[in-house]
Amino acid sequence: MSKTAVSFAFNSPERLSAETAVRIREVADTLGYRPNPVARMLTQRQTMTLGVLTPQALAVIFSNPFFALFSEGVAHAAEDLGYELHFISPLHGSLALAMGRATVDGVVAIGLSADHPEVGQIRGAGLPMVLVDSDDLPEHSSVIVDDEAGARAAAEHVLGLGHRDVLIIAVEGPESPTGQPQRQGVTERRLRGYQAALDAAGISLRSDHIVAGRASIEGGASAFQRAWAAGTRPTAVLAMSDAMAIGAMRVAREQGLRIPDDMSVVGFDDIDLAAHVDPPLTTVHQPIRQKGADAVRLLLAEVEQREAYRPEHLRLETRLIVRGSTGPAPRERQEVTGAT
Amino acid sequence: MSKTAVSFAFNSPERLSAETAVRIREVADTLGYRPNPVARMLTQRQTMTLGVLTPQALAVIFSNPFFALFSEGVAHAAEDLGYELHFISPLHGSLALAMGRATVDGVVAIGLSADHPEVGQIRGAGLPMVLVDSDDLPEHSSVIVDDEAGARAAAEHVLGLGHRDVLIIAVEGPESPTGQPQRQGVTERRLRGYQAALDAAGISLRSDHIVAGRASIEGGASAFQRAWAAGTRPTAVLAMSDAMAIGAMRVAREQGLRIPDDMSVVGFDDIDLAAHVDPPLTTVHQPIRQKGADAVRLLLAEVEQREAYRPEHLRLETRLIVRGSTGPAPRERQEVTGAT
DNA sequence: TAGTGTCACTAAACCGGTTTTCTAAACCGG
DNA sequence: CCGGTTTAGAAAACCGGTTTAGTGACACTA
Repeated sequence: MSKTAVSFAFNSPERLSAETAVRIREVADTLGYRPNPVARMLTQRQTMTLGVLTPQALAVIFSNPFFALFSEGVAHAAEDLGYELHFISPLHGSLALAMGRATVDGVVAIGLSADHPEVGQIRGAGLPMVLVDSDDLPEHSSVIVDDEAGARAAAEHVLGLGHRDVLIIAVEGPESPTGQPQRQGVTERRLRGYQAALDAAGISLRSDHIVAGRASIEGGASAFQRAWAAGTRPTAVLAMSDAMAIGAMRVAREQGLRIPDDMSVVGFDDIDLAAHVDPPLTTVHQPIRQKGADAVRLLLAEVEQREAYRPEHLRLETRLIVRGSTGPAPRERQEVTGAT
Repeated sequence: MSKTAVSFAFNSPERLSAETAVRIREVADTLGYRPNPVARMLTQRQTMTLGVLTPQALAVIFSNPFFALFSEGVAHAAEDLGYELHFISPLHGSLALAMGRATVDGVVAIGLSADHPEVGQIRGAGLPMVLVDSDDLPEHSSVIVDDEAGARAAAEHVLGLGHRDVLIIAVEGPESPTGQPQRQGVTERRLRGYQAALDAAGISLRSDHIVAGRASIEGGASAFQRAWAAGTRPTAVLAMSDAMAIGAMRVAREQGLRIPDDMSVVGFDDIDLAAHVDPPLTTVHQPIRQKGADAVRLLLAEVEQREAYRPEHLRLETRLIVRGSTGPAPRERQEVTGAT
C-alpha cells in the first residue's frame, strides 16, 4: 500500500473503495499505527490548539481562583469548537521563548500590557491574539470589564456606610523588573475607580493606605498583615480580588476584629467562594467565565478569517454585590476620624 | 544564504563564522522571521511539551480547587525542566481522539482507571505516561496517596468523638456511561477506609447514607441537600473532598445546624482554603502539589531513558488534620442512636 | 475495435525545518 | 609550490504526513 492510500483511509475514505479503506484501518490497528500529529500539523498549517498566555508563572497563576474560573470559560468554549488547549507561560524567564516554542493557531493573552518588555517579540510571532483585561494594543481584539466603575461602586458603598478610613489592597504588577510597584492595567483602572469615589467624598488617600501583594489568599493575608504591623487601622478594606479579601479577613479575625462590626471588607471578582465564606463577602461581580468564552470566540473569528479581520473590543459590565462583610462604620471610629 | 546557514545561525552558531551568524540573525529580525516550531518538532522528534490528561472536561476539572493545586505542582516542575504544558481532555466526547491530536512527549494522566473505555486506545498511542491517583496499569509509573489509611483515620476520628450516624459524601465516578454509580479508584479506596473503621466499631452503613456528587463546592452542597431532603440526619459527615465538605457545611448552616455542635464534618485533600473557612475544616491532608511534581519527575525519567525504563510506583502518605469542624457527638443524638 | 470515461490507487511534490555529507577555498608545513 | 587539513557554507536527504497530478485497468459507447 502506498502512503497516499493510508492517508486517504484516515482522512477521505470516500476516495478509496470501501473495502480497501477498512482493510487499511484494520492493519493500522493491529500494527498500532497512528498518524503523527506533528506531521499533520505541518502540512495542514494549523494545529487545532489554542494558547493561553500568562505573563506570570503557571504555578502562581493556578493558585488564583480567578484564573481557574477564567480557564473554565476558555476550556468550555475551546472544547465546544474542537480545539485543544496549551498553556504558555515564561520559559527560563522569557515569555517570548515560550511563545516561540508553542504550536498554536492563536493566543488568548491574559493581563498582557503594552509595556511588557517582550510584547514586541510576542507580537512578532504574528499569531492571532486577543487580549483579556487589557486593551492597550488596539490592533488586537480585547475583552475587558468595567473595572473602574466596579471599583468606584465598591468605594461608594463603604463611603455610604460612613467609613472614612480605607485601606486598599492592590494586586501587584506582574514581576516588576525595576522593583518599582507597577500600577498598570487592571490594578490601575481599579485604583482610579476607588480614587474617584474617594475624591468625590473629599477624602484623601494616604499612600501608606495602599498595599499590594499577589492575587491569592496568602497574598492578601500577608499584605493586610504588613499594613497592620505598620499601625494602619482602617475601618474598611477594599481588596482588588476576592482571594485577597478572604486572606485579609482571616488575618483581621486573628487580630480580634469582628467583620463587619469592627471592619468592613469588599472584594473584587465574585468567585464562587465569595458567597460561601463567613461572613459572605461583599464584592464586585465580573463575568469571569464569560470573559474566557468571549475571548475564545473573538480569537476564532480572527483565526478563521485571517485577512479582512477587524479587531473587536468588548467591555463587559461589573456590578456590586452586597453581602455580609460590610456594615456601618464603627461609631467611635467615625467620630475620631471625623475629628482628625 | 542557504537555509542550512539559517538553521545553524539559530541552533549551532559555532558552525558559522561569528560575523555571518550575527548577520543572519539581524536579517531574520528585520524580516520578522521565526523558525516554525512545528517543523522543528517534526525533525527533532520531540515537542518539549508535556500533556496533562483528564477524563473529565476541562471546564469541570478547573472548578475543583484540588486540580488547581495539582496543576501548580505539575506546572512548577515542567517550567523548571523547560517543558510546555498541554491539557488533554475529551474532544467531542473522546479522550482517545484528543490524545491522537496532542503533540506531547509524554502524559500525566490523572484519575485514569484501567476500566476506562478508551484506555486501550490511549495506551496505543505509545506515549510515556504516568498515572496519578490510580495504579491500575502496572506497566506505567504511578503516584498515589494512601487514600485508605487517610479515610480510615478520618472515620476513626469521628467515631472516637462518639458519632454513630455518619453520612458519606463520595466523588462520583468520571461520567458513568451506564448511568451506574461507579466506585473505582480514589472513591473506592477511600470508601474502603471509611468502611474499615466503621466495621471495626461494629457500625453498619446504610446504603442511603452514601451520596455522591461532583468534586466541587456546588457538588457537595447538592449532594448534602439531597440526603437532607431524603430525611437523613447524620451527626457526622465524611466528605471525599474539601470542596464538597465546604458545600455541605454551607447547606447544613442554611438548615440551622451549627458546626461542630450539631454536626461534625471532615473533608479530604487539605486544600489551602480548608484552613480558612469557618469553622476551619478538619480534613485529611495529602501532598497535592508534590503529587504533581513527582508525576512530572517520573514522566521525564521515562521520556529521557525510553528503552530500559522500569516503571516506578510511588505511594505518598496522608494524615489527619484536626481543626474546628469536628466535635463530640451531640448528647441526645448519641443516646437516641444508641437506643435504636 | 478504437475512443472515452471512470475508478482505484500510486508517484511525486510539498510543508519548513534539521542533519549529514560534500565542495571549494584558505591555510599550512615542508 | 604542492599535497593535506581546516574552515565556511551549500546540497541533498530526511522527518511523516497531505495533496495534486498522474497511471493503468476496466467498462461503456459508437
